Amino acid sequence: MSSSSPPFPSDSETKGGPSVYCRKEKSLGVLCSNFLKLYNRDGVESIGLDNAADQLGVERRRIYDIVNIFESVGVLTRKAKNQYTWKGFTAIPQALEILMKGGLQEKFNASIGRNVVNLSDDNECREPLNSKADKSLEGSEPQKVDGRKEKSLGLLAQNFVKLLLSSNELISLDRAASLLLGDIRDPTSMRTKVRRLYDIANVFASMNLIAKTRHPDSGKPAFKWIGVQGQLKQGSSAALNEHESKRRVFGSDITNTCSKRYRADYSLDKKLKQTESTQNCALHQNIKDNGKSLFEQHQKPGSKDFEFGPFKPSGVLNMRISDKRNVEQIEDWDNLASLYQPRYRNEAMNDLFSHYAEAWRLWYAEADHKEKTHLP
DNA sequence: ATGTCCCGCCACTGG
DNA sequence: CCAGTGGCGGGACAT
Repeated sequence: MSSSSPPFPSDSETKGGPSVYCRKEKSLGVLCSNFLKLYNRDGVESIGLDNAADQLGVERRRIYDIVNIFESVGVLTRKAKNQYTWKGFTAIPQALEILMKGGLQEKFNASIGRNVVNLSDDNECREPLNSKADKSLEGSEPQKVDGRKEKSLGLLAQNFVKLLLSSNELISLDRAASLLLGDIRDPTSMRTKVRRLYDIANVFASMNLIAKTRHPDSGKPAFKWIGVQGQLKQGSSAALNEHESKRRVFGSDITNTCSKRYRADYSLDKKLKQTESTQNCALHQNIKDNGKSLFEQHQKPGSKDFEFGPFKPSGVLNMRISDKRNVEQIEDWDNLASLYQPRYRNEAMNDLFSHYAEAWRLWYAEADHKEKTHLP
């Protein structure tokens, strides 16, 4: 098979030593960035998995990981076998809205045939896979057998997002894992779940949807939702990167069609890092503009380590926060929240959601208020 | 030692 | 049966 080729070719970064295997270079996060560079641009609408794997020089299996996670937030939608449609970051807000609505009523039934909440909106979109979807597991059947779908990366990613969106504080992967696991205290399950969360967190982080920090107290790594602002700001992160490293279309590898190339040279990485930080600065600035300081009030006094503006539930992204419509929206969400009692398997999840739904509502309302009084 | 998480085996699935 | 998918966890790298 083709897999006979070396996992990591020769060296090219610093022709000094024998191919230094760097785990980082192989991370899902990097792959995600590369994927974005490759497809997150004008003119791209269809993505073939084979092509992707080939272009990115990774195993097909990895593409599935990326694609599933992307799909979980609407950046991609599956068109057909081997074929995905690129939606871009602009599709995220709406996807999140749908996600959160579904999140409140929660879970299996509501959705389609695929393992994740159907994010394809009614917005003129064609949704082929939606049709024959609801064959089974409708009603209250939590879908017993094996629960393969229940464990899919995509669903997990969505639930992780819900957690982050519903919470205004840092969440460690351990905590997320146990929350998402429910009663299952099995350490093995925990380990596995956490592994998956690492995967997800890495790509979300690389998409700038979430950020990793340290928990003020425990000092343990934890994640926080940053929001979509950063992406929408100028189209997308990749677009931003491109801004700086325009002349060379991302490395000498991506563009060349040699099927089995793994090189991810450092110069390239450097460039990426560089643009990344630039991007983060912009993001920060942007967030500060929008979020003002109100977020700080919701942070522990000691957590100056990190301050992000409040995320704005989807719709808001497209309209001024001070827009009248927002209020309606808030009420709408409120209704949703009370209408659909969160029905998570485990109480922890249940409680958490009730709690956060409320917190969120307040926060949101306050943000709206603050914004008004702040703006001239 | 503990935290991350890459890698690819192999069970499922849809056709 | 086959090709496409993708759960899962061993164990290699990072800290």
